[in-house]
Amino acid sequence: MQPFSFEVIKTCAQTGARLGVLHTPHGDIETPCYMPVGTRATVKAMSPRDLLDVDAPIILSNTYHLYLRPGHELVREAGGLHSFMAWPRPILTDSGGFQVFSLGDTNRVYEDGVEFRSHIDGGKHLFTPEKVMQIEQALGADIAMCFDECAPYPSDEPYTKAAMLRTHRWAKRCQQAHTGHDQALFGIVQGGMYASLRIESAKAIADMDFIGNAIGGLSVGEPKGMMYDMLEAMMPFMPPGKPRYLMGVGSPDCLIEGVIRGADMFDCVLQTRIARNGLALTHFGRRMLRNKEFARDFSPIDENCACYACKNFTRAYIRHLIKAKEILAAQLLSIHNIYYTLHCMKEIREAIKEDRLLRLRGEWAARGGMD
RNA sequence: GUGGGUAUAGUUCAGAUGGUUAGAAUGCCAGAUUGUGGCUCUGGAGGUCGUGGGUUCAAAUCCCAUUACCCACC
Repeated sequence: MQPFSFEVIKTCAQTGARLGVLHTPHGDIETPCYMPVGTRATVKAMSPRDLLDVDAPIILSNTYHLYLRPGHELVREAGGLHSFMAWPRPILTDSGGFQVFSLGDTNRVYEDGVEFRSHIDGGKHLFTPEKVMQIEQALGADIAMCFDECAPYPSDEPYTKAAMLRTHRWAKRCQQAHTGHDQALFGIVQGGMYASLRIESAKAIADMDFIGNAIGGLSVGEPKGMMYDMLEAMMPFMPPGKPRYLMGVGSPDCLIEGVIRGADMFDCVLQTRIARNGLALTHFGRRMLRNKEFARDFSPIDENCACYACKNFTRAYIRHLIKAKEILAAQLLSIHNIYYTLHCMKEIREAIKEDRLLRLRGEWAARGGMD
């Protein structure tokens, strides 16, 4: 039996949305799905027990960070990421392509790869497609991402095109260097904010026949409308029989807009990052629980939520924890934000099943949940 | 009781020789955050300079008195 397969169970009658299941060695993932981010082999402020409790189907981790610390060979010695971090469900590792460019202050791009300095100790390193494949295979996630170049926003067309073509060549090298069948490799489409490049990139990556295809280089600071335009331009060229992963997205509004345009997988640090700063996502929009208006508010974070934090604690208590800089504030808000986002995805899947995805979007907008 | 010291933002403190609108940190209030350099960044409000006199064109700053607290000695 194939360790990986993707079934499209239903295609939405009104939009480009699809309902599907992605089968992996560590379990099945219903799509569209949201994947919490655990950059350094931990979803910040959440234990695997918390993640199972909110029923996260899959989590992300990061090649760049784990390579620098503790080192991929150490993770291999530990028996791979699943064993090392005690997470039984699927894992996807990002390739580090994004981090090399967003974190490395002195990186240099060559045809062979990228030379960068560690943000931890300043040490010099070289990432090539082959090296990244070696690292990702040592980490042993279910899904590995190709090493790509994410051009910064804004970038001019000539540079964006050069980075895109380099990404295609690197994708080919990743594919050749990637061996074994217990890990799926996904290709990444680039092309910046140029529709013609997006289409060209989608076709090129599709031709390489990866198990799944990702959309990179979006949600990097551009207006949301621009991101949606890019998705609409490229989606007809993204193979319908394979999962489409929109990298780095997103907030609840971007999730439903992405699904409507045909994306199946999403990841985003927003949920856990804003949780650590006292912000909760709710059915009625974002709530800054740090604010004084909640000092004597003894209702739950979100009155319509069934998560552990909402069932047991009040806004007043969580505000107190935030003001006192207690760790539990980040824990409870992370649990809530992840639970809430996973719940949104569940609502989206139900709506696709019942052909009412556009109505769901209208309902979210009406109650303020798209803010 | 005697001698000395301190008193400036909610708090801890900066403010040479007197000179525009008295600063910082922290706290407080509010924003930001989208393939994460975890606990960050940005902005805002907040002070009759212990009190009362005096000198001076001008006093947080110099002089006198007074109050509170701290230290030493009796």
